[in-house]
Amino acid sequence: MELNERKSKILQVIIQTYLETGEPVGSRTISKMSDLNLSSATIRNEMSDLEELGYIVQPHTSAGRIPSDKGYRFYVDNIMKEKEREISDMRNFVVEHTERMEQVLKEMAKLLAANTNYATLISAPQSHGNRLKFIQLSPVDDDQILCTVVLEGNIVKNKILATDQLLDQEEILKLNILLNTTLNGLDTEQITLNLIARLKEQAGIHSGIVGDILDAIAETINTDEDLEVYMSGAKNIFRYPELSDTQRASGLISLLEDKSELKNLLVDKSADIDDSDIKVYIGRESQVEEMEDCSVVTATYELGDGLRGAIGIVGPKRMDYEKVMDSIKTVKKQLDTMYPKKKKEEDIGD
Amino acid sequence: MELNERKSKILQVIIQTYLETGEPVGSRTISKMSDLNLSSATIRNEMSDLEELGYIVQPHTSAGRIPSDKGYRFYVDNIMKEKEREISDMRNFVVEHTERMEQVLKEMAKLLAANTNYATLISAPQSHGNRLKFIQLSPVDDDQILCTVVLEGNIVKNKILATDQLLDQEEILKLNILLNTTLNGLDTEQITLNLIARLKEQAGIHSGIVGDILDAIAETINTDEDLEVYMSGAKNIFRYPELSDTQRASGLISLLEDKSELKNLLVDKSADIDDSDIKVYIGRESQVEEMEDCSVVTATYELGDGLRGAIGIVGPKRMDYEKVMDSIKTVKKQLDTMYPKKKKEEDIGD
DNA sequence: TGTTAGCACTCAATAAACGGGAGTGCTAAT
DNA sequence: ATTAGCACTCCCGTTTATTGAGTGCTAACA
Repeated sequence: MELNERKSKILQVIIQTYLETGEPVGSRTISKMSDLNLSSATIRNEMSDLEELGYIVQPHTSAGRIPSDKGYRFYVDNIMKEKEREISDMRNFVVEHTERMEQVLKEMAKLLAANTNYATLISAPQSHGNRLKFIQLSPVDDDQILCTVVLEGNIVKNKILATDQLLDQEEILKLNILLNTTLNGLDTEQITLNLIARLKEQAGIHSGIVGDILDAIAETINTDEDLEVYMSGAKNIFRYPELSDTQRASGLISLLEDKSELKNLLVDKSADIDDSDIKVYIGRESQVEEMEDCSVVTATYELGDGLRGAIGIVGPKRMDYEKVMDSIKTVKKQLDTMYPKKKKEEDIGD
Repeated sequence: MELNERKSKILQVIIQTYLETGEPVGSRTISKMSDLNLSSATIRNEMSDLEELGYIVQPHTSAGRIPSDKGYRFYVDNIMKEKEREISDMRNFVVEHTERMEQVLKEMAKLLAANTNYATLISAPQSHGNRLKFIQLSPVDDDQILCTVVLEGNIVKNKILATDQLLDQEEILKLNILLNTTLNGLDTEQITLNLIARLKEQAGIHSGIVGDILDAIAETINTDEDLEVYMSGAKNIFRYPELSDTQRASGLISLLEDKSELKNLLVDKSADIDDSDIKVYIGRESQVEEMEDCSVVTATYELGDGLRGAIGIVGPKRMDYEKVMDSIKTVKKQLDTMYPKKKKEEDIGD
């Protein structure tokens, strides 16, 4: 048995009504609501079929029906209509580059949370290319030097290194030149043990500090470790009774707080992506136990220069998928176009 | 009427029992628990007095008594005994400087939350002196330069600036020297309009970029804006029924998430500090509406070089003050001694 | 005078009983 | 194929009863 027009229509009504009310919806409601002009009895028969097919379930006998994961999935894949949707109060962010970036992302997360009434996560952009652009050593103290590493995409990281030997301006300048000429334009894989050995050899008595610097660089490139994730609107889960009993709420809160688990969800990039690049995980599909009563909508944004980040919205299964997907799309677009891409320069020498 | 020995003892028993159980405690319990060898009737009389004095209250007639804010205050100030307390699993953090610092603080927050079972906040250290140590300009692109600002205390900030004019190595070097000779060792107040005008004049055609750089510096120095606060253990509030009804929990969660409100609490440095530098806010004392059923224990830590941050623990009023205060003290000590202070150098020239 | 035993009273919390209502499945009629 | 009708189920909110912890008060006692 397949879903004919009418069954599909009924399923749609059930889901949409349930999205609004959060209550199981019964045959009589549908009979009145829909423009099908069918009696409740007929609807009941159809609903019985829909249940058999696994699209809806009954929380208990003599209750109305609610959509199953499969039902939601069908809805999201086949029934839902997309609209373009403006996010209220989306001011045109004029953004200064870097540094303030995180501020913008936090803002965006707040905005999304406020507009959708679900919890929102945004991960800071990760460099994709990860090629080294340049390195700058500067003396800080008698025994400390500052190592600034800049990656393709203008990711900047600093690290203060302790030195055992005194380094004067001259020597630092030499080191700078040595490092930059050798390493610029390379990515992690290209910095081999071999290369390191050669570098150290050339550095002579300063081979120790070179080792430290390389560590710092490795640390910078492998930003995966400390991928920042900004969260907003956690309290929204209390809006939905089905999530806000102590047990569930507690689990969700700590999940959102911890973030580390959610990175996978956000970062998970299966190659086969549907055109719009927006993914929906319904219930267990997210593979995260605490979220079996939740749905997650994710999207990735691109910040030009190969910088990629992700947005995720977490809500109850009966979240307003249309609204969420449209909203997330709006924000994605906003971020995507925030910085003009410019693929002209490859890299720069020192 | 004053609190004699016996009343004080009874109050202590009431509070301690209540801390453990979270239930109102009755006269009979006290009679049996305490080593006073008094009948419940006598205790009742005393309790009646204590209530009249405002140290305890009755949630309703025919319930036991629970401590009032005044009662807790008395307990914290006069009855509580401090112990030295090891935090389980406090590994000896060996910390690389800066950058990783935030990692350590997050770790610490987690540790405290896990050990106390309350929510924990730690603010990243703020520079106190805020004097400029040095500035480093580096070319990034044809039209972008990286501005690295280092403050006393090795706080490093980067900002990428767009330039309209091409700057070659030579010119950047000159700017570097100009900026460093003029500005190093100064703090915000010392960078006057006058000085800025002079700088711009000397910069000649590059006066525009100098303006940008000064903005970047100002932004860096006024880190107040984006004071980072790390939070852990929010879910702990669900352990305490008195905090975990939907209303309260929701408010608390969003409070903890927002953090901005809590900055005041953490940063608030009233001059008159008691010896140990640990402060306790009971109920309304925190002045934060959402926390009227909570207590907060705060301490400031010093990271050497004038870097100061704060730790805060948020729990129900019936939190285990002894444990919390001792634990927080342990962490404070750990942080205080993490970096050896070295007040030898004042500042360095370029 | 301080302490204690006893007793009546209060009140939250829990459980049991109840009725209403929404919803279903089935059957028979259209 | 659709619909009206009906019996049945089960959740849910309300009411009622019961229990038990705790109090305040009084009178007796050391």
